[in-house]
Amino acid sequence: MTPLSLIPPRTLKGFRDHLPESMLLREKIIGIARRIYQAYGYAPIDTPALEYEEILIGKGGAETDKQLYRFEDHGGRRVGMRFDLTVPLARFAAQHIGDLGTPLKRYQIATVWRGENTQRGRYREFMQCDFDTIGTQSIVADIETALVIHDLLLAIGFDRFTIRINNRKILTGILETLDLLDRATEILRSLDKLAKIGRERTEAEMVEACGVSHKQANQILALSDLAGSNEDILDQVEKLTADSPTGLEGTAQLRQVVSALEAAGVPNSRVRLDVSIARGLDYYTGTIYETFLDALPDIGSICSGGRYDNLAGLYTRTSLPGVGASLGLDRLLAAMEEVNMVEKASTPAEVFMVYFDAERLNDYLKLAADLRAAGLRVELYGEPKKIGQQLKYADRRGHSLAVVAGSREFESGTCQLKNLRSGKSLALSLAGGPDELIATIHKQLAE
RNA sequence: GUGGCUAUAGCUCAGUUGGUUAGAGCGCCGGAUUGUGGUUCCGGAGGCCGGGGGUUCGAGUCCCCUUAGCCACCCCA
Repeated sequence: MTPLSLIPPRTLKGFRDHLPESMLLREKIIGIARRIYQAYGYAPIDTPALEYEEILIGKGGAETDKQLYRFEDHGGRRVGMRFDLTVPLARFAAQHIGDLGTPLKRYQIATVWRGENTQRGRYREFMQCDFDTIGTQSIVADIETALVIHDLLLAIGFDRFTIRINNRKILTGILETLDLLDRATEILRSLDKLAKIGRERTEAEMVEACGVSHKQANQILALSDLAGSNEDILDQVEKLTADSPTGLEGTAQLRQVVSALEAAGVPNSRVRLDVSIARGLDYYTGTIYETFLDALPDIGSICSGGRYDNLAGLYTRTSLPGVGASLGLDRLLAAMEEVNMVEKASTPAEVFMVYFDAERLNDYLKLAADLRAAGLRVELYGEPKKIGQQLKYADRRGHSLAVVAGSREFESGTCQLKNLRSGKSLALSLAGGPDELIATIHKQLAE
């Protein structure tokens, strides 16, 4: 039965399908993130995609309320889809911190939704990989956060990247001395654009949009003029913040983080003090992190975060300070594609098994099962087609090795192991079971 | 949300001032004496020219609407 008119298959604006080739890479990165987070003792949690609307609104400004996907559910409840993982974490902490105790180290890798306009690397459905340490003021958590970012990018395969670090207290201190604290949000927003639009225009915007004087704007922007080694910058910052206890505290914290990172073996080239990064709205109160790929600074920060004084103040009277960061998986993947870090394979199975002799199906199945039992991923071709076609398929899909066996091999109790990269094949005996084959496969994969 | 650009084969794109059966490269499928892929050669399939409406004797080409993508602004928990 053919319908009169077909439904056009299509996806919503900002929502995408993920094909095997890109999905394999996604899952690989997610796996690395899990491994690194767990290596530092962060434990996984998950929260619902849907929350009560009242949980989600109010935390951000009118802008986020506009971007929130919200509707009435079948029971007449006002609900919304989570647009980040921080607000659900806040609610989660308020609800469960009594059971879990502090400090709580958790990570969450999940999809979020924002009804904002799309652009390259910006979608309406995307994935975040958050990790946070909550319930502690200790600077150790700030240091570990940076270490995790560092280890994570390294494990993914990046070599040249820069973690920019700042401390919000420095800026707060300077605004305090200039008596501009009440305009902090607007000023920060302008300051955040510095790298993008340049110093002069930033100054002009500060004067225009925030109503500060040229002199005040210059004093704020003096922070961005600092140059030299991290040590030099810290010394200069200390002078600039000399009149403010808050500013001095921030400077001291920053100094401690930077020296700890060096002691932990993070190369200096990958850590840069950047006292002009402001990171969003007035959410953060201490250390701030932004991570840029040296080859692709334009794509923006791929891993950002910071310290906050009170995560869950909207939901509980328990004060929960913390620090954390988030890897923007989709932006990262876009970057990896751009710098050609994606290896092209659309199969997860390293071993391909040619199904050549239709009479011997059971033998193929048995051999494949033996290999899988040894932890290998094996795809047996589904039809006894011509061997050339099967190898062509294996080649296109990116299998590394092919096991070739026909009546000739079965009769002599052997099989061929063909390396699809080099084209060379080895004849191996199956007389003593699959062990020799398995050992050879492992050896070839290791090369 | 505002503005600009774009939409033609699976992908990247040609397509003259509107004019007959819309092309290329790559990919895909098949073949080159039937047990060995990536190179080469030959052949083949595959297009409501994003969708809808309009102008015209005639629209892939011009106009309007719509959907989607890219860019800028905005914003970025």
